[in-house]
Amino acid sequence: MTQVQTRRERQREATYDEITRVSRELLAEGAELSLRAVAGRMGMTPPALYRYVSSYQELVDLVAFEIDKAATETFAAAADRLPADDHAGRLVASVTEFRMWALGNPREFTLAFANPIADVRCMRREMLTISNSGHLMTGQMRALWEHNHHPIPRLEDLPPAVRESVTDPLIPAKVDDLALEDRGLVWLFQQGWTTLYGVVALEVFGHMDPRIIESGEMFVHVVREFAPKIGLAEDIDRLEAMIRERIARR
Amino acid sequence: MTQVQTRRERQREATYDEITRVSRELLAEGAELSLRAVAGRMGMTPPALYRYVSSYQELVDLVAFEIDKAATETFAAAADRLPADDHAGRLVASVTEFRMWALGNPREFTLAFANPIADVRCMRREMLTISNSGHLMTGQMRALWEHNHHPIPRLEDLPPAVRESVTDPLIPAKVDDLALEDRGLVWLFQQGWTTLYGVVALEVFGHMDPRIIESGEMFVHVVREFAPKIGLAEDIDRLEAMIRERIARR
DNA sequence: TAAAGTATGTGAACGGCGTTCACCGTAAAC
DNA sequence: GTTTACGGTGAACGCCGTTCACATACTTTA
Repeated sequence: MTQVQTRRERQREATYDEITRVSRELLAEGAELSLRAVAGRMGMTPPALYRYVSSYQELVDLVAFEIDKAATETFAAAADRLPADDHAGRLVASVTEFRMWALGNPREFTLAFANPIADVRCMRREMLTISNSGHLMTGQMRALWEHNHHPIPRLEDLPPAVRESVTDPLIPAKVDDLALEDRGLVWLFQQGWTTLYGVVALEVFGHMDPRIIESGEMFVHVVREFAPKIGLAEDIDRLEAMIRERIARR
Repeated sequence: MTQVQTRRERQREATYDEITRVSRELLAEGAELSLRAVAGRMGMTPPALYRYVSSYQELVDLVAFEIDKAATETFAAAADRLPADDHAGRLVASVTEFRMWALGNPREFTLAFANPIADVRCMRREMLTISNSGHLMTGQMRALWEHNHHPIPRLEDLPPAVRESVTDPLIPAKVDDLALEDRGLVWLFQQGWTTLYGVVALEVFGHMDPRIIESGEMFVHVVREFAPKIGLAEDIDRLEAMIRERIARR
């Protein structure tokens, strides 16, 4: 079943890999992401790239997806430095790593997480649905809940739109095998993602006092505020220490 | 004291006004903001614009500032539809208007509120410091506090970086005449702005379940969660009704 | 094995972009 | 009334995304 790939298909996939690799190189070097620059570095002429992407926007989407994927690996690695049963620590480690990554790679963050989705009907939506970072964090929040069974909102108490959203999710979440009555957890995740996103985006864009960005106090505050909602009230001081240690490492 | 302006200075300011006016026209029409387009619509050649802005980025900054200013007027107008002594209502009205404006004008929102500030040493920082929307909302939060005197964090309890930030603010806040021991209010404002920004940015960029965006449930949730911190626990149901009424008007 | 077909790349071109520079009239300043 | 500085032009440069006709090399099929 492995070698159904023809030679051409393999070559094509290799080219796609090179496209995303080169694109990320350019971004990392502080250069602009452009079709011409990517083609040039690949030893191609610009029109050749159109055999792989149908427009510049599609290149951006492709790269954004790969950035999310690659970044998620570092988020996961941060968690894996902790014991497998320290679910709270693992979640906090990933979330903190997300913040540090975003601050250290603002262009990549903007591309993958602050790119307006023009039309709801484009492939972006589908890609979002299988977002890697989303899967990682929902998974970690779920693992934590299955361990400590903190209270979650009941489905009946949720507003109709929210209930629909959690029973039939479109946004990244690996919850197909999560019992329907436990879907309140997804609402909790969405809340957490919203606050996390707020502080990180504000920091990345610099629309916040530089001294607060530098110290990470708003990030710490946001995590502390959210912790009780997922049953981490007791553990919070240890978790804060973890966060501060990571921030100090810059 | 009024007519110290020479003829040339008046002409120059009129040109600046036309630049921002035309720029906002272009944005409103869904066109791209570009030096050439602005110049063209003004009946100028592109190089002429360089007598007024030294680069494209500076044009963007200029327009971003004007957008903030114009949008703030609509936020203020929403508040002014309520009695002068309904400080809670006025704040919520402005905040809700901000959310609706952002969703209705995503390009303008992105320009003014999601534009990365490259160098800390450019004029962007100063412009941010006098941000109109920031002034409006800090003013409203302060008026509310002076009326209900909800608890605020004590200066001694704040982390050092936060204490510095609130005693010597760089980010938009009209607090020069706010007693030093009451500056904990500024930290509260920063918290509120962070959560507000998170939900709105996430909605504007579409990185959230469309049904939740449409219904505004996450926005309502965020406001409800924040309300108790500024002494609005009792008033919250009325405020939520206000929000929902505004959302329903689309 | 030869022909047909398809996937992949090229070169030239178009229009648009930000930006620079030499140049020029005209309005203000002395 | 001369000088000076301001505001504007036209041409050009080097980027950009995108298109199209064309060539080449690989696969598939007869």
